[in-house]
Amino acid sequence: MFKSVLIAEDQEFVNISLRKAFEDLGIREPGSAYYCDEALKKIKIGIRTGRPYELLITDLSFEEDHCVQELSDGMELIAAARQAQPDLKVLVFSAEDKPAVIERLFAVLGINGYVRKSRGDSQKLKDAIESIYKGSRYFPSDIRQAIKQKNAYAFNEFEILIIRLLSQGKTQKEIPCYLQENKIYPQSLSSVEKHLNNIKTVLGFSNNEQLIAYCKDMGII
Amino acid sequence: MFKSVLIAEDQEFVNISLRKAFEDLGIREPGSAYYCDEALKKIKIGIRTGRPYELLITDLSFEEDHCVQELSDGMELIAAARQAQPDLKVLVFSAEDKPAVIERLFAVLGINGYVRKSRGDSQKLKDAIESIYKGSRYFPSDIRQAIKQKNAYAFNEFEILIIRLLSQGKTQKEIPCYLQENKIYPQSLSSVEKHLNNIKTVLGFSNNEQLIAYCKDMGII
DNA sequence: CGATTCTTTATGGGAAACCGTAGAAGTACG
DNA sequence: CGTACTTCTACGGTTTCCCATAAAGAATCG
Repeated sequence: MFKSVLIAEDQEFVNISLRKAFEDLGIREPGSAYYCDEALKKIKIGIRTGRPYELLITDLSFEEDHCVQELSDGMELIAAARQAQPDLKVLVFSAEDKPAVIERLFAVLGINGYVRKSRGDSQKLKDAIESIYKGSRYFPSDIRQAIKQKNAYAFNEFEILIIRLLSQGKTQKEIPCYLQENKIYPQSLSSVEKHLNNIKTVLGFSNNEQLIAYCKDMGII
Repeated sequence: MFKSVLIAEDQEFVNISLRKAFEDLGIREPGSAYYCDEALKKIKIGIRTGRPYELLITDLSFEEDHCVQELSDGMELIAAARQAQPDLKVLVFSAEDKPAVIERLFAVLGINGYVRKSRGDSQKLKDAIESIYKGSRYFPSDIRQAIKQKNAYAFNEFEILIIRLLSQGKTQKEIPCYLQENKIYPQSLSSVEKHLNNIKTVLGFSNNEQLIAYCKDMGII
């Protein structure tokens, strides 16, 4: 079993009971951090002192407070941690349920496991740790299914960009200028229109407002 | 101090450590539920057997699973609980940070306290319970401030309705028909336009897409 | 290389949204 | 009752968006 794990979690109740759960699993004195920066620092110290952590278990959202932080959320922490220590295993423990967000964690950040905070999460966490220790990923089938069902349309980068620009207040007409300035292809208004129209047709939406609402719910933007 | 409290929380880690925290406060055997329906049932039993709960501490979001439930989230639970037992004190313990949602909890549901799951939540929870026991509300000033700062514009019911209709795919032009059918005033397209325009001017938004994104982030829709 | 297919771009007509104006209806108050 | 004020409604001109069509350019494949 893992010998040294690090917990990054700002909810005090959860942080404490996670620590206790690990001690019950025979992992003594798991590292614990309430801030992302704090967690990264501990990881770097672990590397430097020749006692690197084997597993990072982290939440995604961390509350902002008076202490200004470099890393503002779990995704940034994971990216920074992996850069510092590429072989570090990462298990995300979060209440997040947006399909697109969870999918990105596996696809882009290459996490080793995801457990949703919910009923029976303590058993799932144990299973996940075991799976990861054995070298396999832990991607619960119910979440995988939810992603498939809900994420009917596979948005590409370009589409996500124009949707994000719209949601930031750019008008459709202004978008071609932005694309030209940033040398992003395609650039024409026609293409922007066509992509938006295609998405709306496939998903059965009748206006941009509905599309924005959908993307917000799914965590796409 | 309270003699009987009920915990409604589906995250196992949190549920267990909440129970432990109450026992440390001298409240023996706090009730505990992992489903909203289960919580309501326990409240009703408490009334019937002459041993009603004094305090309900509940999360807002509950995971859906194979067990089909009548009540799907904490807000519905609170409403139902208050209907069954109007004098029940309610403390919400959630990770929710959308200003509009928290505000509604106090304004519409009349909850007695709100503690956000975050750093130092265990101390805040103790403070909240004490405040509520003494008969005053627990509405942390930092949250109150965040609501004031972020919620620059006070949306009225009519405005929220038309924003919601837009986000559900109704075109601006179709909305007057809907308003007429449901006998909601004002009904004219002009009024719909005028309200939307006013909101966007005040908030400095340039299109409906940006407005929808904002309302989603704030929890207004 | 040519043929096919897909994507990007250009264009224009029609629909919807935007915006200002003006009149009608409702409300508050002396 | 009249005046001032606000809100709602109706209308028209302008802009933006929507959508179909067609041409130009890139990718694939025999």
